[in-house]
Amino acid sequence: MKISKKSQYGLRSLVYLAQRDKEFSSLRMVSEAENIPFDYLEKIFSKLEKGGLLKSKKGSQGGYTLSKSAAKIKVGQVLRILEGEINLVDCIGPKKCSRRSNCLTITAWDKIQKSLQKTIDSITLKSLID
Amino acid sequence: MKISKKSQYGLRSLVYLAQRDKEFSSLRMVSEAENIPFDYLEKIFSKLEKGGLLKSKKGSQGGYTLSKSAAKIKVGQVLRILEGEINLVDCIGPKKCSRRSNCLTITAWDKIQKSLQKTIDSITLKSLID
DNA sequence: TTAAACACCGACCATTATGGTCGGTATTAC
DNA sequence: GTAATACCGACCATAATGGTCGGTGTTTAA
Repeated sequence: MKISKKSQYGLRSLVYLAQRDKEFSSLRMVSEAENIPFDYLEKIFSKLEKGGLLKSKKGSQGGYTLSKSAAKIKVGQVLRILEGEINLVDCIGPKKCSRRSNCLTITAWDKIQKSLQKTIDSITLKSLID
Repeated sequence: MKISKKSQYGLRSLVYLAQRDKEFSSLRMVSEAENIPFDYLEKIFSKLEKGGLLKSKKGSQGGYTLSKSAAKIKVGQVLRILEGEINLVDCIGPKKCSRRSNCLTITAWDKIQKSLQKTIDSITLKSLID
């Protein structure tokens, strides 16, 4: 029931980039500005890029920038990319649970899960920098 | 971003007890009925008792039962007892964060946290067994 | 009064996830 | 050609999780 440092670092970085609009920032810059371990940030950005939120430019003067407007990026996407598909509980989602049919707790987890999804998808990067 | 097995086991057990109203069920019974490792369940019940949700009776024919009506027990309480105070992110809550003043992500975590709290406190044990 | 059924407790342990580091390669601008 | 960068896989220490074990004290019922 925690949000990992990975996600915290990730969101912080994205906010940083959102504030710099479409200009490219190097890992080094973000890492120093946001005080995030360089090597770790690299892994995070790699995920975010594969997830479609970042665009990169290689070589000297290269770096990263948002792949789309901050208004179109939702915290939910960030979390899903970094944490993986969010299933608060195994019985929800792909993994079936044998007791599922007569398990009364699923109702609860399901409500919580749905509410959480709704919340995280209601927050855009843009709303954070305003 | 997961709900621990501890909490899942905990809630399942509480629902089980809620269905048996005020009668005492032994660890053995709950453990077998709900298919939860006996020794582990013991630790969970111990926490729930200290947390004020369970009442116990020692000795033969002893066991556990809810300490108050199922309508008064909320999923939020269960989670807080088993997971500890829920702070999605360290910067919220007691631990101060040096960059807090100029960190734009706190807004997001705070919203998510508040929404989560609200949701889990809106679900009672009773609502689950109906 | 004894034995069984139970709650209660602290210590231990294996596995996994997390957060982080390292060494090296490929690419680009100057 | 050199410096600055992205990119990648392997490695690793620490902590959290889920679970087990051995033993103690209490109560009931035979």
